[in-house]
Amino acid sequence: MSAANNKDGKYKYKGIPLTVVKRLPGYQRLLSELAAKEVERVSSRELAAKMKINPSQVRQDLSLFGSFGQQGYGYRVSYLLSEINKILGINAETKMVLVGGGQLGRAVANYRNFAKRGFIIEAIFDRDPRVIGRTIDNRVVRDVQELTAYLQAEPAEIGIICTPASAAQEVADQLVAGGIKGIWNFAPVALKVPETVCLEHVHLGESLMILSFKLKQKQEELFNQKK
Amino acid sequence: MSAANNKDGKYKYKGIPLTVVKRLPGYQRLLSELAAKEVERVSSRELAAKMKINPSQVRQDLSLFGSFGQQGYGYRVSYLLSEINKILGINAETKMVLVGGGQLGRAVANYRNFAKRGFIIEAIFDRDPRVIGRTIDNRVVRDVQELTAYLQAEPAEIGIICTPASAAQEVADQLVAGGIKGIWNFAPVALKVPETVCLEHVHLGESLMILSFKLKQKQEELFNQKK
DNA sequence: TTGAGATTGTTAGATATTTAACAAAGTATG
DNA sequence: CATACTTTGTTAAATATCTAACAATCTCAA
Ligand SMILES: NC(=O)c1ccc[n+]([C@@H]2O[C@H](COP(=O)([O-])OP(=O)(O)OC[C@H]3O[C@@H](n4cnc5c(N)ncnc54)[C@H](O)[C@@H]3O)[C@@H](O)[C@H]2O)c1
Ligand SMILES: NC(=O)c1ccc[n+]([C@@H]2O[C@H](COP(=O)([O-])OP(=O)(O)OC[C@H]3O[C@@H](n4cnc5c(N)ncnc54)[C@H](O)[C@@H]3O)[C@@H](O)[C@H]2O)c1
Repeated sequence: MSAANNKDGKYKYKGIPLTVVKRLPGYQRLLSELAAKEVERVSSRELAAKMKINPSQVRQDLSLFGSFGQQGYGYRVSYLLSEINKILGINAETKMVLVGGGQLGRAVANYRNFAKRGFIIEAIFDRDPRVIGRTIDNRVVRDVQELTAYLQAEPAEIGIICTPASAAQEVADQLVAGGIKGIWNFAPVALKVPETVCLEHVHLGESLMILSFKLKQKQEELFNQKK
Repeated sequence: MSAANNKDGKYKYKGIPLTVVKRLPGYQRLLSELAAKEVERVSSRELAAKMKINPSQVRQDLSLFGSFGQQGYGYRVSYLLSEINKILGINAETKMVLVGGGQLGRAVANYRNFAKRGFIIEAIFDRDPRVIGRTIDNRVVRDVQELTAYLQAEPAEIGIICTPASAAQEVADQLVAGGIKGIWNFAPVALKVPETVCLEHVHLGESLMILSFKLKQKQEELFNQKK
């Protein structure tokens, strides 16, 4: 365990560069796939090839958290996977609540793979009387007015925001008041939360625009080649 | 227009670092919000504050594409927005097809904000006979067996994959065979496509794991402070 | 049991990205 | 219309990230 710490916490989470953090789930998925295929060992070279990065980077990323491999052998898949799961906080039964039982909220609530990894949606809230009382995957949708009180009685770690952007900040405030520790936000708006609360945005619209940009650039590239 | 070009195209799209590309939609959204509020002018300092980045970075990002501001004044919101829209390929009527009319596919198909920006889902495909023939937001779901033939008759630029991971590669191949130029993939799997096709992955599960990691780190941080 | 071959963890060097600094050129105000 | 102020675009310096290199050390086949 080495990890050079930096004075400003800007891009770092406790000495881990955000660029590294973003690769961790990729390693997790690859290792899960290998484990499912009952592959026993894997080298940094193989992992790197699948991630389309450099083998050095794999070794350096992992070395920030510890020494999980063996010279001349590589990494034992099951061991490395369990270590990465620990690092990511997977399989630790993380309780969540979801706010906004619309199109996207329902898709997220019905998705089984999150629960499979220990991320459980305990309750769902909405504002619309037509939605409140309906059942989504065995959970009755509650009135968002009860949100803060519910959380005080039944604490959860993560709040998922699937409301329109206009309501997102208000919902975030209620989640924070209820003692939530992290917010997973699908609304296209920058939220303000206290420093103690972690934020993760899902930018679907932005992702589509990035694809659009790449397309335009590629077109131009091909056009220029023809000349 | 300056743009220092680099020999390897690895992280670059025609000389534009991917880190910059990822910030462009953020600028777009901020400028849209300002335009909606009828704000006339904005400085790099103001934009930077909202994006939580450095003003120098804003100016440098924009300068890769041209000179859009005025000394002593800043940027005219409407002009900069229209330039960024051009850069991103927004409002150019981009045709798309969606494959997989399940939970997530329906949410995406029903979402109006994409069409509002010129990204139109022309057709929807599925494999399940119970889904085929149903209507999603005025579009009848077609049989995925017709996908490639449909595209040859009705070309589209972007294919959206909302099928399970196990079917995603097969669907991608069909989209490519139909002449699609870019793929927006929601399935948690790395797709293989020809070099001429652009790829953009949406990693919902990975995003949740990143939040989980941040939470764990923050907990440890707070714990260490108490000591 | 030995020795050739493999692969890690780590340090140092190469690249890329971000930030600072500032001349140039405009604005705005009296 | 002069002048103090603002803010851009750009160049250069500071940081951060990625890649190469290699000693240390384990594997595995003979
Ligand atoms: N559907 C998509 O594909 C998509 C894509 C990109 C972004 N998003 C974003 O995700 C969010 C949800 O999108 P959607 O398509 O599910 O919208 P939706 O309209 O289907 O659902 C929103 C739900 O939030 C509820 N709601 C509104 N105000 C609330 C409040 N104050 N408290 C609790 N519930 C409230 C509504 O009653 C509704 O049920 C939006 O912010 C949207 O911009 C969605
Ligand atoms: N729902 C979520 O919140 C969520 C979150 C993260 C990732 N994802 C991913 O998004 C994808 C879709 O998720 P979902 O929840 O909508 O699943 P879903 O099961 O509700 O929908 C999948 C749809 O794809 C169709 N399909 C299957 N094979 C097909 C094929 N070969 N051609 C055309 N259609 C086919 C199915 O009939 C079904 O209608 C999955 O890969 C999932 O892992 C979803």
